[in-house]
Amino acid sequence: MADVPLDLDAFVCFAIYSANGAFNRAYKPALDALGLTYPQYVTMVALWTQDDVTVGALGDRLFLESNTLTPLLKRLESAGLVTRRRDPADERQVRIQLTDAGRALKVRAKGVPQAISGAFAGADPDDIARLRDEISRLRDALNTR
Amino acid sequence: MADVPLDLDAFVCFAIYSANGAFNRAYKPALDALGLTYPQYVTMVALWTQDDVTVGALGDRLFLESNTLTPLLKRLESAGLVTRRRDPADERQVRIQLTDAGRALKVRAKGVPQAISGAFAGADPDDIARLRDEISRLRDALNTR
DNA sequence: GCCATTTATCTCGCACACGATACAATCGAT
DNA sequence: ATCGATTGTATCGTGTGCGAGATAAATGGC
Repeated sequence: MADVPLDLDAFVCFAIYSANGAFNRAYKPALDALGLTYPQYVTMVALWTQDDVTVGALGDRLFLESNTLTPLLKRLESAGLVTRRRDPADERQVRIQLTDAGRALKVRAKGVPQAISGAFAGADPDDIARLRDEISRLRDALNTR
Repeated sequence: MADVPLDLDAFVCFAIYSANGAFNRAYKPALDALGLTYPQYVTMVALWTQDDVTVGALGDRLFLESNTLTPLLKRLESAGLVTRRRDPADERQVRIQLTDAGRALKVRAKGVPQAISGAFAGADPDDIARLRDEISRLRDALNTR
């Protein structure tokens, strides 16, 4: 078997790593207009889908730990987009709820995904969906080791 | 046209974002053994491919700016893996060179990519290469807007 | 009911990542 | 030769991400 050339282009992880940075750069202008960072944006998307969730449940959805989410959620709280309240039934848990401003932001955020539509110009939507699902499966395979 | 469900699973960017975190977690044990973080590892891979490069050239390869690379390279210098020297011919530039220890690490790092081989178990290598190339093309499309 | 264990969240320290900015070296037009 | 513009790198501030450890609430065995 021939030696594998040790070049960055050969690494799936580097393709993912560098594509992640590219997505961040591409989304930045649209997110700046909303006053959100990318992790804050995906957190809001998760909350727009399902409101009134615990920090832990949100972390499961976003693949993030509480030590990352807690400060992020405090910033969203400072921005007036969410509230953080201890669950009276189980005071260990903190429940995250959207404020009116947080719900209202969903409308203004509607155009954010189109910020990168240029990169998909001319591509078959089914191909994009397939690519997305393959990456998600790879992620799940890595996470369940 | 039907409303697109605003769910994280629908976003290619989130698939990439969460897969990136999964790769980091999967590589961490192997990289801890080398005393490297993931960005430090890809920097070393780039240097193993081509040594004696400027900070800017390295950044082009890694899609990183000098404000990220400079402190990272200083840490690699502190670890004794690289040297940073002003180019006498153009003192604006800093040339990065591997030390003997930096070159020697390449051998110990040989097994790192296999740290995640389990996630690819049973997959066609050609399919993996195709996936990698599609992600790279997507990155390039996003970066050239 | 009591106490060890578990669970959910938080705090802290370190390392990215990047925008904004600073600075010195170089280049270029005159 | 000079000086304004450009280039290459570094510094600073903000916001992730996560490991390690702290804390408080809930649970379970007895």
